Amino acid sequence: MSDDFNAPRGTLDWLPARQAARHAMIERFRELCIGAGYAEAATPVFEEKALFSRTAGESSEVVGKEMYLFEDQGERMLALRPEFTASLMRLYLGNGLSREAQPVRLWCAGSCYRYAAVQRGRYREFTQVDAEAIGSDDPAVDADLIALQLRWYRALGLEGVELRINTIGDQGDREPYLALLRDYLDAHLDAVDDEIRRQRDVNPLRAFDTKHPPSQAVMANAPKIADHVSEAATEHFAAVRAFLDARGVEYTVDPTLVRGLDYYCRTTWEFAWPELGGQSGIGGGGRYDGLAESIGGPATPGVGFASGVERVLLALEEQERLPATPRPVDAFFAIFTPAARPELHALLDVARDAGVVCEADLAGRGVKGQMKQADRIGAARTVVCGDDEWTRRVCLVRDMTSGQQVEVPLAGLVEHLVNAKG
RNA sequence: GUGGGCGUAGCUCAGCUGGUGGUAGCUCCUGGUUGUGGUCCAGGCGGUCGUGGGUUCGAGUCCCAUCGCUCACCCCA
Repeated sequence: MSDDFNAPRGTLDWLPARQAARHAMIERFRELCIGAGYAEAATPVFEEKALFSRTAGESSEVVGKEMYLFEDQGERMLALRPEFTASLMRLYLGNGLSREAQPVRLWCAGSCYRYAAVQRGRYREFTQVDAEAIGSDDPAVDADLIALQLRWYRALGLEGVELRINTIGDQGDREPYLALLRDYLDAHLDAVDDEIRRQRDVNPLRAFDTKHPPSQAVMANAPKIADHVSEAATEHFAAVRAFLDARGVEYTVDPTLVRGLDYYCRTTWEFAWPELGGQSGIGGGGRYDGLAESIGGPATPGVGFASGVERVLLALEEQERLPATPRPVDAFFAIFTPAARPELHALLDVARDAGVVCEADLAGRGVKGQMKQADRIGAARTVVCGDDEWTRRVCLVRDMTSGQQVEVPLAGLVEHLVNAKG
Protein backbone atom coordinates (compact mmCIF):
# COMPACT_ATOMS: atom_id res chain seq x y z
CA MET A 1 0.00 0.00 0.00
CA SER A 2 1.40 3.38 -0.92
CA ASP A 3 -0.96 6.12 0.02
CA ASP A 4 -0.15 9.66 -0.91
CA PHE A 5 -1.18 11.01 2.44
CA ASN A 6 -0.21 10.31 6.00
CA ALA A 7 -1.74 11.93 9.03
CA PRO A 8 0.37 15.07 9.61
CA ARG A 9 3.43 14.52 11.74
CA GLY A 10 2.59 14.42 15.39
CA THR A 11 -1.10 13.73 14.89
CA LEU A 12 -2.94 10.53 15.62
CA ASP A 13 -5.66 8.60 13.85
CA TRP A 14 -8.06 7.22 16.42
CA LEU A 15 -9.23 3.75 15.44
CA PRO A 16 -12.47 2.52 17.05
CA ALA A 17 -10.91 0.55 19.91
CA ARG A 18 -8.67 3.34 21.18
CA GLN A 19 -11.20 6.04 20.41
CA ALA A 20 -13.74 4.16 22.54
CA ALA A 21 -11.18 3.98 25.35
CA ARG A 22 -10.40 7.69 25.08
CA HIS A 23 -14.09 8.52 25.07
CA ALA A 24 -14.65 6.35 28.14
CA MET A 25 -11.78 8.06 29.95
CA ILE A 26 -13.20 11.51 29.30
CA GLU A 27 -16.65 10.29 30.26
CA ARG A 28 -15.23 9.06 33.57
CA PHE A 29 -13.65 12.46 34.11
CA ARG A 30 -16.99 14.11 33.36
CA GLU A 31 -18.73 11.98 35.99
CA LEU A 32 -16.14 12.79 38.64
CA CYS A 33 -16.28 16.50 37.85
CA ILE A 34 -20.05 16.59 38.06
CA GLY A 35 -19.85 14.78 41.39
CA ALA A 36 -17.42 17.37 42.69
CA GLY A 37 -19.30 20.44 41.49
CA TYR A 38 -17.32 21.27 38.37
CA ALA A 39 -19.34 22.27 35.31
CA GLU A 40 -18.33 21.71 31.72
CA ALA A 41 -17.32 24.64 29.56
CA ALA A 42 -15.77 24.87 26.13
CA THR A 43 -13.64 27.48 24.43
CA PRO A 44 -12.43 27.92 20.85
CA VAL A 45 -9.61 25.80 19.54
CA PHE A 46 -7.84 28.99 18.46
CA GLU A 47 -7.43 32.28 20.27
CA GLU A 48 -5.61 35.55 19.77
CA LYS A 49 -1.92 34.81 20.04
CA ALA A 50 -1.48 37.46 22.71
CA LEU A 51 -3.76 35.63 25.12
CA PHE A 52 -1.16 32.91 25.42
CA SER A 53 2.00 34.96 25.06
CA ARG A 54 0.90 37.38 27.77
CA THR A 55 -0.08 34.71 30.24
CA ALA A 56 2.32 31.83 29.75
CA GLY A 57 5.22 34.20 29.17
CA GLU A 58 7.39 34.82 26.14
CA SER A 59 10.26 33.07 27.84
CA SER A 60 8.45 29.76 28.10
CA GLU A 61 9.20 27.13 25.48
CA VAL A 62 5.52 26.65 24.85
CA VAL A 63 4.96 30.24 23.79
CA GLY A 64 8.43 30.93 22.45
CA LYS A 65 8.64 28.20 19.86
CA GLU A 66 5.88 25.64 20.15
CA MET A 67 2.74 27.54 19.22
CA TYR A 68 0.94 26.96 15.96
CA LEU A 69 0.45 30.50 14.68
CA PHE A 70 -1.46 31.80 11.72
CA GLU A 71 -2.94 35.00 10.44
CA ASP A 72 -6.53 34.99 9.30
CA GLN A 73 -8.01 36.94 6.37
CA GLY A 74 -8.68 39.84 8.74
CA GLU A 75 -4.99 40.01 9.61
CA ARG A 76 -5.59 38.80 13.14
CA MET A 77 -2.67 36.87 14.64
CA LEU A 78 -4.13 33.68 16.04
CA ALA A 79 -2.76 30.63 17.79
CA LEU A 80 -4.05 27.11 18.20
CA ARG A 81 -4.46 26.70 21.93
CA PRO A 82 -1.44 25.08 23.59
CA GLU A 83 -3.42 24.66 26.82
CA PHE A 84 -6.77 25.51 28.41
CA THR A 85 -6.06 27.68 31.42
CA ALA A 86 -5.72 31.05 29.71
CA SER A 87 -8.83 30.42 27.62
CA LEU A 88 -10.91 29.52 30.64
CA MET A 89 -9.73 32.61 32.49
CA ARG A 90 -10.67 34.69 29.47
CA LEU A 91 -14.06 33.01 29.46
CA TYR A 92 -14.48 33.76 33.15
CA LEU A 93 -13.50 37.41 32.85
CA GLY A 94 -15.35 38.10 29.62
CA ASN A 95 -18.66 36.59 30.62
CA GLY A 96 -19.11 38.09 34.06
CA LEU A 97 -18.59 34.83 35.92
CA SER A 98 -17.07 36.82 38.77
CA ARG A 99 -20.66 37.69 39.74
CA GLU A 100 -21.50 34.04 40.32
CA ALA A 101 -20.82 32.16 43.52
CA GLN A 102 -17.06 31.81 43.94
CA PRO A 103 -15.01 29.89 43.14
CA VAL A 104 -16.37 29.13 39.69
CA ARG A 105 -15.41 25.55 39.00
CA LEU A 106 -15.09 24.50 35.39
CA TRP A 107 -13.81 21.53 33.48
CA CYS A 108 -13.24 20.82 29.82
CA ALA A 109 -11.64 18.32 27.52
CA GLY A 110 -10.33 18.64 24.01
CA SER A 111 -7.39 18.99 21.71
CA CYS A 112 -4.40 21.22 22.32
CA TYR A 113 -1.52 21.92 19.97
CA ARG A 114 2.19 22.31 20.42
CA TYR A 115 4.87 22.17 17.78
CA ALA A 116 7.42 20.02 19.58
CA ALA A 117 9.57 17.05 18.59
CA VAL A 118 7.30 14.06 18.36
CA GLN A 119 7.87 11.19 20.68
CA ARG A 120 5.93 8.46 22.38
CA GLY A 121 3.47 10.26 24.62
CA ARG A 122 4.20 13.62 23.05
CA TYR A 123 2.16 14.66 20.07
CA ARG A 124 1.55 17.93 18.27
CA GLU A 125 -2.18 17.49 18.56
CA PHE A 126 -3.00 15.98 21.90
CA THR A 127 -5.97 15.62 24.19
CA GLN A 128 -6.22 17.14 27.62
CA VAL A 129 -8.74 17.03 30.38
CA ASP A 130 -8.67 20.15 32.49
CA ALA A 131 -10.30 21.48 35.65
CA GLU A 132 -10.05 24.97 37.06
CA ALA A 133 -11.41 26.77 40.11
CA ILE A 134 -11.38 30.53 39.68
CA GLY A 135 -12.18 33.13 42.32
CA SER A 136 -10.88 31.78 45.61
CA ASP A 137 -7.47 31.64 47.20
CA ASP A 138 -8.64 29.17 49.85
CA PRO A 139 -6.01 26.41 50.15
CA ALA A 140 -8.90 23.95 50.30
CA VAL A 141 -9.42 24.59 46.59
CA ASP A 142 -5.89 23.52 45.72
CA ALA A 143 -6.37 20.31 47.65
CA ASP A 144 -9.81 19.75 46.13
CA LEU A 145 -8.33 19.83 42.63
CA ILE A 146 -5.42 17.59 43.48
CA ALA A 147 -7.83 15.11 45.01
CA LEU A 148 -10.07 15.29 41.94
CA GLN A 149 -7.15 14.58 39.64
CA LEU A 150 -6.01 11.66 41.76
CA ARG A 151 -9.52 10.24 41.89
CA TRP A 152 -9.60 10.21 38.09
CA TYR A 153 -6.43 8.12 37.88
CA ARG A 154 -7.80 5.80 40.54
CA ALA A 155 -11.16 5.51 38.79
CA LEU A 156 -9.38 4.48 35.62
CA GLY A 157 -7.51 1.79 37.52
CA LEU A 158 -4.10 3.37 37.04
CA GLU A 159 -1.69 2.18 39.71
CA GLY A 160 1.65 3.56 40.75
CA VAL A 161 1.06 7.26 40.14
CA GLU A 162 3.34 9.55 42.10
CA LEU A 163 2.47 13.05 43.24
CA ARG A 164 5.02 15.78 43.87
CA ILE A 165 4.07 19.20 45.20
CA ASN A 166 5.87 22.42 45.89
CA THR A 167 5.26 26.09 46.48
CA ILE A 168 6.92 28.70 44.32
CA GLY A 169 5.68 31.67 46.30
CA ASP A 170 4.03 34.85 45.12
CA GLN A 171 4.95 37.09 42.23
CA GLY A 172 6.77 39.40 44.65
CA ASP A 173 8.92 36.54 45.90
CA ARG A 174 10.05 35.54 42.47
CA GLU A 175 12.52 38.27 41.50
CA PRO A 176 14.49 38.42 44.77
CA TYR A 177 14.77 34.65 44.73
CA LEU A 178 15.78 34.51 41.06
CA ALA A 179 18.52 37.04 41.80
CA LEU A 180 19.71 34.79 44.61
CA LEU A 181 19.63 31.77 42.32
CA ARG A 182 21.52 33.56 39.55
CA ASP A 183 24.19 34.57 42.02
CA TYR A 184 24.52 30.96 43.07
CA LEU A 185 24.71 29.78 39.46
CA ASP A 186 27.31 32.39 38.63
CA ALA A 187 29.42 31.12 41.50
CA HIS A 188 29.29 27.60 40.05
CA LEU A 189 29.26 28.32 36.32
CA ASP A 190 32.26 26.14 35.63
CA ALA A 191 30.58 23.11 37.18
CA VAL A 192 27.25 23.19 35.32
CA ASP A 193 26.53 22.29 31.73
CA ASP A 194 25.95 24.62 28.79
CA GLU A 195 22.21 24.27 28.86
CA ILE A 196 22.05 25.77 32.32
CA ARG A 197 24.34 28.63 31.34
CA ARG A 198 22.07 29.28 28.38
CA GLN A 199 18.98 29.32 30.63
CA ARG A 200 20.64 31.42 33.30
CA ASP A 201 19.02 34.70 32.23
CA VAL A 202 15.74 33.55 30.77
CA ASN A 203 14.62 30.79 33.05
CA PRO A 204 17.11 29.83 35.76
CA LEU A 205 14.50 27.71 37.55
CA ARG A 206 14.83 25.11 34.82
CA ALA A 207 18.33 24.35 36.11
CA PHE A 208 16.67 22.21 38.77
CA ASP A 209 15.34 19.88 36.06
CA THR A 210 18.79 19.06 34.70
CA LYS A 211 19.69 15.43 34.04
CA HIS A 212 23.40 16.23 33.92
CA PRO A 213 24.85 14.55 37.09
CA PRO A 214 27.53 17.15 37.93
CA SER A 215 24.93 19.88 37.50
CA GLN A 216 22.51 17.95 39.67
CA ALA A 217 25.13 17.90 42.42
CA VAL A 218 25.49 21.64 42.15
CA MET A 219 21.73 22.19 42.15
CA ALA A 220 21.25 19.99 45.20
CA ASN A 221 22.81 22.75 47.29
CA ALA A 222 21.27 25.64 45.44
CA PRO A 223 18.83 27.88 47.28
CA LYS A 224 15.31 26.44 47.05
CA ILE A 225 12.41 28.70 46.29
CA ALA A 226 10.25 27.30 49.04
CA ASP A 227 12.76 28.65 51.57
CA HIS A 228 12.50 32.14 50.13
CA VAL A 229 8.81 32.78 49.79
CA SER A 230 6.56 35.06 51.77
CA GLU A 231 5.13 34.03 55.09
CA ALA A 232 1.66 34.12 53.56
CA ALA A 233 2.68 31.69 50.82
CA THR A 234 4.36 29.40 53.33
CA GLU A 235 1.25 29.33 55.48
CA HIS A 236 -0.91 28.74 52.43
CA PHE A 237 1.24 25.79 51.43
CA ALA A 238 1.10 24.34 54.92
CA ALA A 239 -2.68 24.58 54.80
CA VAL A 240 -2.83 22.84 51.42
CA ARG A 241 -0.75 20.03 52.84
CA ALA A 242 -2.99 19.75 55.89
CA PHE A 243 -6.00 19.31 53.60
CA LEU A 244 -4.15 16.69 51.56
CA ASP A 245 -3.05 14.84 54.69
CA ALA A 246 -6.59 14.80 56.01
CA ARG A 247 -7.87 13.45 52.70
CA GLY A 248 -5.28 10.73 52.71
CA VAL A 249 -3.59 11.97 49.56
CA GLU A 250 0.02 10.80 49.47
CA TYR A 251 2.65 13.13 48.08
CA THR A 252 6.26 14.10 48.34
CA VAL A 253 7.32 17.71 48.69
CA ASP A 254 9.82 18.39 45.95
CA PRO A 255 11.53 21.76 46.45
CA THR A 256 12.91 21.62 42.91
CA LEU A 257 9.53 21.18 41.22
CA VAL A 258 8.92 24.17 38.98
CA ARG A 259 6.40 24.64 36.22
CA GLY A 260 7.07 25.68 32.67
CA LEU A 261 4.51 28.44 32.39
CA ASP A 262 5.16 31.84 33.92
CA TYR A 263 1.75 32.42 35.41
CA TYR A 264 2.05 29.85 38.15
CA CYS A 265 2.49 30.89 41.78
CA ARG A 266 2.23 29.28 45.17
CA THR A 267 1.09 25.67 44.91
CA THR A 268 2.39 23.62 42.01
CA TRP A 269 2.06 19.89 41.54
CA GLU A 270 2.74 17.14 39.12
CA PHE A 271 1.54 13.58 38.77
CA ALA A 272 3.94 11.10 37.19
CA TRP A 273 3.74 7.51 36.08
CA PRO A 274 7.47 6.69 36.11
CA GLU A 275 7.33 3.67 33.81
CA LEU A 276 6.37 5.95 30.94
CA GLY A 277 9.98 7.05 30.62
CA GLY A 278 10.68 10.41 29.05
CA GLN A 279 7.08 11.52 29.09
CA SER A 280 6.30 10.29 32.58
CA GLY A 281 4.50 13.48 33.58
CA ILE A 282 0.86 12.58 33.08
CA GLY A 283 -0.66 15.71 34.50
CA GLY A 284 0.18 18.80 36.44
CA GLY A 285 -1.31 21.92 37.85
CA GLY A 286 -0.90 24.87 40.07
CA ARG A 287 -2.14 28.16 41.34
CA TYR A 288 -2.11 31.24 39.11
CA ASP A 289 -3.30 34.20 41.15
CA GLY A 290 -1.69 36.74 38.83
CA LEU A 291 -3.02 35.37 35.54
CA ALA A 292 -6.19 37.45 35.39
CA GLU A 293 -4.32 40.71 35.77
CA SER A 294 -1.88 39.81 33.02
CA ILE A 295 -4.76 39.84 30.55
CA GLY A 296 -6.28 43.03 31.87
CA GLY A 297 -8.74 41.69 34.40
CA PRO A 298 -9.12 42.44 38.10
CA ALA A 299 -6.96 40.50 40.55
CA THR A 300 -8.54 37.07 40.60
CA PRO A 301 -7.09 34.00 42.25
CA GLY A 302 -7.28 30.70 40.46
CA VAL A 303 -5.97 27.19 40.52
CA GLY A 304 -6.28 24.25 38.17
CA PHE A 305 -4.72 21.29 36.45
CA ALA A 306 -4.53 19.55 33.12
CA SER A 307 -3.76 15.96 32.33
CA GLY A 308 -2.66 14.41 29.07
CA VAL A 309 -5.18 11.85 27.93
CA GLU A 310 -2.77 10.08 25.54
CA ARG A 311 -0.18 9.63 28.26
CA VAL A 312 -2.68 8.22 30.71
CA LEU A 313 -3.97 6.00 27.93
CA LEU A 314 -0.44 4.71 27.25
CA ALA A 315 -0.02 3.96 30.94
CA LEU A 316 -3.35 2.12 31.03
CA GLU A 317 -2.36 0.12 27.96
CA GLU A 318 0.88 -0.92 29.59
CA GLN A 319 -1.07 -2.05 32.62
CA GLU A 320 -3.62 -3.69 30.34
CA ARG A 321 -6.31 -1.66 32.03
CA LEU A 322 -7.94 -0.10 29.00
CA PRO A 323 -11.50 0.86 29.76
CA ALA A 324 -13.67 -1.97 28.47
CA THR A 325 -16.32 -0.88 26.03
CA PRO A 326 -18.57 -3.84 25.36
CA ARG A 327 -21.30 -3.42 22.84
CA PRO A 328 -24.00 -5.97 23.59
CA VAL A 329 -25.79 -6.95 20.41
CA ASP A 330 -29.25 -8.34 20.97
CA ALA A 331 -29.96 -9.69 17.53
CA PHE A 332 -28.56 -10.27 14.07
CA PHE A 333 -30.97 -10.70 11.18
CA ALA A 334 -29.77 -13.47 8.87
CA ILE A 335 -31.86 -13.12 5.74
CA PHE A 336 -31.42 -15.85 3.16
CA THR A 337 -34.17 -14.64 0.86
CA PRO A 338 -33.29 -11.46 -1.02
CA ALA A 339 -36.94 -10.56 -1.41
CA ALA A 340 -37.31 -10.42 2.36
CA ARG A 341 -34.53 -7.92 2.91
CA PRO A 342 -36.41 -4.61 2.53
CA GLU A 343 -39.18 -5.54 4.92
CA LEU A 344 -36.83 -7.05 7.49
CA HIS A 345 -34.46 -4.11 7.27
CA ALA A 346 -37.46 -1.90 8.00
CA LEU A 347 -38.10 -4.06 11.05
CA LEU A 348 -34.60 -3.22 12.25
CA ASP A 349 -35.70 0.36 12.75
CA VAL A 350 -38.81 -0.71 14.63
CA ALA A 351 -36.72 -2.96 16.86
CA ARG A 352 -34.13 -0.22 17.41
CA ASP A 353 -36.86 2.22 18.37
CA ALA A 354 -37.88 -0.35 20.96
CA GLY A 355 -34.37 -0.41 22.36
CA VAL A 356 -33.13 -3.59 20.70
CA VAL A 357 -29.53 -3.45 19.48
CA CYS A 358 -29.66 -5.21 16.15
CA GLU A 359 -28.21 -5.34 12.68
CA ALA A 360 -28.27 -7.35 9.48
CA ASP A 361 -25.88 -8.41 6.76
CA LEU A 362 -24.77 -5.47 4.64
CA ALA A 363 -22.30 -7.25 2.40
CA GLY A 364 -24.27 -9.82 0.43
CA ARG A 365 -22.95 -12.74 2.44
CA GLY A 366 -24.26 -16.27 2.01
CA VAL A 367 -25.85 -18.42 4.66
CA LYS A 368 -22.65 -19.46 6.34
CA GLY A 369 -21.18 -15.99 6.12
CA GLN A 370 -24.21 -14.42 7.77
CA MET A 371 -24.18 -16.90 10.63
CA LYS A 372 -20.49 -16.33 11.06
CA GLN A 373 -21.05 -12.58 11.16
CA ALA A 374 -23.76 -13.04 13.81
CA ASP A 375 -21.30 -15.02 15.87
CA ARG A 376 -18.47 -12.58 15.32
CA ILE A 377 -20.34 -9.56 16.61
CA GLY A 378 -21.51 -11.53 19.62
CA ALA A 379 -25.22 -11.37 18.87
CA ALA A 380 -27.30 -12.97 21.62
CA ARG A 381 -29.84 -14.12 19.04
CA THR A 382 -30.02 -14.61 15.32
CA VAL A 383 -33.24 -14.03 13.44
CA VAL A 384 -33.31 -16.42 10.50
CA CYS A 385 -35.57 -15.84 7.53
CA GLY A 386 -35.33 -17.98 4.39
CA ASP A 387 -37.71 -18.98 1.62
CA ASP A 388 -39.88 -21.18 3.82
CA GLU A 389 -40.26 -18.66 6.65
CA TRP A 390 -40.75 -15.75 4.29
CA THR A 391 -43.59 -17.52 2.52
CA ARG A 392 -45.24 -18.28 5.84
CA ARG A 393 -44.58 -14.76 7.27
CA VAL A 394 -42.55 -16.10 10.18
CA CYS A 395 -38.90 -16.31 11.19
CA LEU A 396 -36.74 -18.46 13.42
CA VAL A 397 -35.13 -16.89 16.45
CA ARG A 398 -31.99 -18.76 17.37
CA ASP A 399 -30.40 -18.45 20.78
CA MET A 400 -26.70 -18.34 19.93
CA THR A 401 -25.61 -19.74 23.26
CA SER A 402 -27.92 -22.75 23.50
CA GLY A 403 -28.50 -23.18 19.78
CA GLN A 404 -32.23 -23.54 20.32
CA GLN A 405 -34.59 -22.02 17.79
CA VAL A 406 -38.19 -20.93 18.10
CA GLU A 407 -40.55 -19.90 15.34
CA VAL A 408 -41.98 -16.40 15.68
CA PRO A 409 -44.46 -14.62 13.39
CA LEU A 410 -42.90 -11.58 11.73
CA ALA A 411 -45.71 -9.48 13.15
CA GLY A 412 -44.59 -10.33 16.67
CA LEU A 413 -40.83 -10.34 16.14
CA VAL A 414 -39.99 -7.01 17.72
CA GLU A 415 -42.10 -7.74 20.76
CA HIS A 416 -40.42 -11.13 21.05
CA LEU A 417 -36.96 -9.56 20.90
CA VAL A 418 -37.88 -6.94 23.47
CA ASN A 419 -39.11 -9.63 25.86
CA ALA A 420 -36.10 -11.87 25.19
CA LYS A 421 -33.84 -8.97 26.02
CA GLY A 422 -35.31 -9.04 29.51
C1' G B 1 15.96 21.57 16.86
C1' U B 2 20.21 17.50 17.95
C1' G B 3 21.74 12.33 18.06
C1' G B 4 20.81 6.48 17.83
C1' G B 5 17.58 2.35 15.93
C1' C B 6 13.94 0.76 12.43
C1' G B 7 10.59 0.84 7.74
C1' U B 8 8.86 -6.55 3.62
C1' A B 9 0.79 -8.19 2.63
C1' G B 10 -4.74 -5.02 6.87
C1' C B 11 -1.74 -6.99 11.51
C1' U B 12 2.76 -9.94 13.49
C1' C B 13 7.02 -11.25 11.10
C1' A B 14 10.86 -14.87 7.80
C1' G B 15 14.10 -13.53 3.90
C1' C B 16 21.78 -16.29 5.65
C1' U B 17 28.07 -13.17 2.65
C1' G B 18 23.42 -8.95 -3.38
C1' G B 19 21.13 -14.01 -7.84
C1' U B 20 13.35 -14.92 -9.73
C1' G B 21 9.29 -11.68 -3.10
C1' G B 22 7.29 -16.28 1.82
C1' U B 23 2.79 -23.48 0.89
C1' A B 24 4.62 -18.36 7.27
C1' G B 25 0.92 -17.07 11.32
C1' C B 26 -3.54 -13.98 12.25
C1' U B 27 -7.48 -11.30 9.73
C1' C B 28 -10.81 -11.06 5.48
C1' C B 29 -13.69 -13.70 1.34
C1' U B 30 -15.54 -18.50 -0.81
C1' G B 31 -16.31 -23.61 -0.36
C1' G B 32 -16.51 -28.64 2.50
C1' U B 33 -23.32 -31.90 -1.28
C1' U B 34 -29.97 -29.32 -0.88
C1' G B 35 -30.96 -23.09 4.38
C1' U B 36 -27.50 -22.34 10.25
C1' G B 37 -22.00 -19.67 13.76
C1' G B 38 -17.86 -20.66 17.17
C1' U B 39 -13.46 -26.12 15.96
C1' C B 40 -11.25 -28.45 11.67
C1' C B 41 -9.92 -28.80 6.31
C1' A B 42 -9.38 -26.69 1.29
C1' G B 43 -9.11 -22.65 -1.94
C1' G B 44 -8.88 -17.37 -2.75
C1' C B 45 -8.08 -11.85 -2.13
C1' G B 46 -3.97 -9.02 -0.70
C1' G B 47 2.98 -6.40 -1.58
C1' U B 48 5.64 -1.19 -7.51
C1' C B 49 9.92 -4.90 -0.29
C1' G B 50 8.18 3.58 2.72
C1' U B 51 9.75 6.97 -1.49
C1' G B 52 13.52 8.88 -4.98
C1' G B 53 18.29 8.48 -6.81
C1' G B 54 23.10 5.66 -7.18
C1' U B 55 26.64 1.24 -7.45
C1' U B 56 26.06 -3.59 -10.16
C1' C B 57 25.05 -8.08 -15.50
C1' G B 58 21.55 -8.30 -11.31
C1' A B 59 19.40 -4.63 -5.13
C1' G B 60 14.29 -6.35 -0.21
C1' U B 61 19.62 -7.11 0.65
C1' C B 62 25.15 -2.21 -0.51
C1' C B 63 25.54 3.61 -0.77
C1' C B 64 23.11 8.60 -0.62
C1' A B 65 18.90 11.52 0.05
C1' U B 66 13.97 12.01 1.64
C1' C B 67 9.50 10.78 4.32
C1' G B 68 7.51 8.01 8.35
C1' C B 69 7.86 5.38 13.03
C1' U B 70 10.69 4.79 17.44
C1' C B 71 14.24 5.85 21.65
C1' A B 72 17.21 9.59 24.08
C1' C B 73 18.37 14.95 24.73
C1' C B 74 15.08 19.07 25.10
C1' C B 75 10.14 20.53 26.48
C1' C B 76 5.77 19.56 28.75
C1' A B 77 0.14 17.21 29.54
